[in-house]
Amino acid sequence: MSQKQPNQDNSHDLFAVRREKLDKLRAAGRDPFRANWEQTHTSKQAFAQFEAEEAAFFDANPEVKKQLEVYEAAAEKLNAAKMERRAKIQAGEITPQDPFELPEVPAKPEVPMGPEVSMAGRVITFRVMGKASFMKILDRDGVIQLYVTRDDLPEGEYNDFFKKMVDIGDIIGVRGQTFRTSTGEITVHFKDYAIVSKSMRPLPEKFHGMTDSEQIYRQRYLDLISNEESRTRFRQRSEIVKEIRRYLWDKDFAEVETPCLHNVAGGAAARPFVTHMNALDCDFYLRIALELHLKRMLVGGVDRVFELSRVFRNEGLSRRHNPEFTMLEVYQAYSDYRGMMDLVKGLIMHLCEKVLGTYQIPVYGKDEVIDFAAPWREAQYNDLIIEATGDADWFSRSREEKLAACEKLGIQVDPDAADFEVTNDVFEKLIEPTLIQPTFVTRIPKELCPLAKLNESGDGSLDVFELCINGQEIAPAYSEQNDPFVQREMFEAQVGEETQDLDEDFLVALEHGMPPAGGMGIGIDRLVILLTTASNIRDTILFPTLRNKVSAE
RNA sequence: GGGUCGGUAGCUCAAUCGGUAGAGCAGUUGCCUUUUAAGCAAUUGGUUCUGGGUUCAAGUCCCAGUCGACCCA
Repeated sequence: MSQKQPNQDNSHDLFAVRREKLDKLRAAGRDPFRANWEQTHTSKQAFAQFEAEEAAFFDANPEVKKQLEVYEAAAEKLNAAKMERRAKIQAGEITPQDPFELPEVPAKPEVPMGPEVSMAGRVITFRVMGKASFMKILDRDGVIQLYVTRDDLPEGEYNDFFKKMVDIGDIIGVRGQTFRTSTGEITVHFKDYAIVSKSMRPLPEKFHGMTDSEQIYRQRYLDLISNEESRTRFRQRSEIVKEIRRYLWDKDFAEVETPCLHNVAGGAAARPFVTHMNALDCDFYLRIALELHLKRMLVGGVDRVFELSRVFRNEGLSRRHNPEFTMLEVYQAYSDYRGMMDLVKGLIMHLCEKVLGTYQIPVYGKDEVIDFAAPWREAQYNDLIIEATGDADWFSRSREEKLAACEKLGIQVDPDAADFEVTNDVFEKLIEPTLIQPTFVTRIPKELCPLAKLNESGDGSLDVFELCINGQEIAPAYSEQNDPFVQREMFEAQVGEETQDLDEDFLVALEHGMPPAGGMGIGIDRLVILLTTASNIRDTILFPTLRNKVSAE
C-alpha cells in the first residue's frame, strides 16, 4: 500500500520557518522583540572614533606603522595572486589541486583594538564560515561589518542560537570592540549580541536589490533598506528642506502654517480636490497654492514670511507631477521680483554648498552638467519667443497666423487656444526644454499670472520671472500685485476660463493695504529631482500617490 | 484620456514554433576560524496577475478586466 505522506518539509515557507525560530527563542527565554538596545555609536561614529584612535597610535608608534605598510603591501600581492589563481581555475587553465606559488606575507604587527561600542542595526548580509562569521548591519548612518567566532560566545551559543536563529533582515544589537580586518575594513568584533527585533519576512535579493518600481513605491521601506541610492537621495531631500529653513530663518523670515482646507481654491490655476466637512455641512477644497494666505500675513504685518508644505492638485500623474507635492512660498515686503532673484539664487547656491558640496550638478540621462557657479542668464519672454520662431513681428501677428506658424514649427496647439496660449505653447514646447542652465525668464505676459504687478512700460508684461533649469520651470517669482482694484480686474478676467472662484476675503484683505512685496515659489520635489539627478518625481517622494491595491494576502 | 510595454518561486530573471515551467540569490541540511555578490555538497519551493475563449495541449494565441512602467495629451 502506498502511503502518500503530505509533504512535511515546510522549509520553503519562509514565514513558517521564522515563526518556528520565534518559538524556539521564546522557549529559551529570549524576547525576539525586545524593548530596547543601548546604542553608544552609529556606524559613522564608530568609524570616526576608530580612525582617530588609530591615527593617534601611529603617531606615537611610527615604526609599527611602517611594519604595517610592509605587511599591507605583501597582503595586497597575496590577494592579487589569489584572484589570479581563481581566474585561472575558472578559465580551466589549472585545477584547484595544481600547485600555485603564493607570495609570502610577514606576520601582521600588533595593533591595539579600537573603542568599545554597543551598536544596533538591521542584518543585511550574513556569512557563516565555520567557526567564524561575518555580517553587515545597516543603521541610520550606513553599513558596518561585524565579526564573531564560536569561542567569543558562551558555550553552545554560536552553534545553537547565533548560526540558527539570526536571519538576514533581523535587527540585532552587539557589543564589542572595533578593529581592522586583514583587508582593512573597520569591523566590530563582538562578544555579546541579541536579536532585538526578529524579521518575519525575507529582504529583497542582496545583489540586485529591489527593482520593481511598483513594489519600491508601495513598500518604500524595503527600497530604503536594500538600495543605497534611494537612501542617499531621501537623506539629501531631508537636508535640502533643513537648509532651506535655515537659510530663510537666518534672513529673518517667519515660518507659518496656513490652512489646507480652503473655501476657495485660489492662488493658482489648477483643478482642486473637494472634500466635505460634516460639522459645518459645507465643501472645502484642498489648497492648490499657499499664496493667498501668505499675502494675508503680509497685510497683517508679517513682512518676511514663508511656508513649506504640501499642496494638492487634482490633475494628471506623470514623471513630473504628483497630485500632492511640496511647495515653498516666500514673501518679502519692501522687495520685488528683482530681490527674489537674489534670494532664490542665494538659496540654491546655499543648498549646493551645504548639501551637495558642489555647484556642478549632472543632468539625468544627458551628458551635460548644470553649473550653478556660472552667471545665471536673464532673458525676456518676448525676445525668447522671437528668437525661437525667427519672426521679429510675432506679437503683431493674428491668432490664426500664429497657429499656422506653430504648425510649420512642428508644435501641436489646440486650435481653440487663445492668442496668448498659442504663444505660450511656443514657450513651453520650443524654449523651456532648451533652458538647461539657470535662466531667469522675465516680462511674462499678464494673462499668465493674475497676481503680479504690471511692468510700468504698459506693454502688458509683468514684473516677474520664471526660473528655468534643466528644461523645467523651477521657481516663479513676482512683484506682487497690491492694488485691490487691479487685482479684482485680473481675477475677473480669469474667472470663467479657469476653475477658481473669486476669493472675496482675500480682496478685502488687499483693500486694507498690503505692502509692496516680492514673492517666490519653488516646487521642492522638482528641486530635489534636479539637485539629486533623479529621473522621476516618484524617486523624490517617499510614498507617491498610487491606486489602491488590495494585498494578495 | 490616447499609444506602447510589462506582471512567472520571497527577490532578480529564463522558458525556442503552442508540447514535462527552469536558474541565481534567499530558505532548509551538512562542511568550512579574516569573508566582501564568500565557497563546496545536497535540498525545499509555482493559482505563470484575474476571468473567459481557441486548442488534443496555453506562461506562450484571442477577448475582457486589474495593477504598474514609459511616451503623448
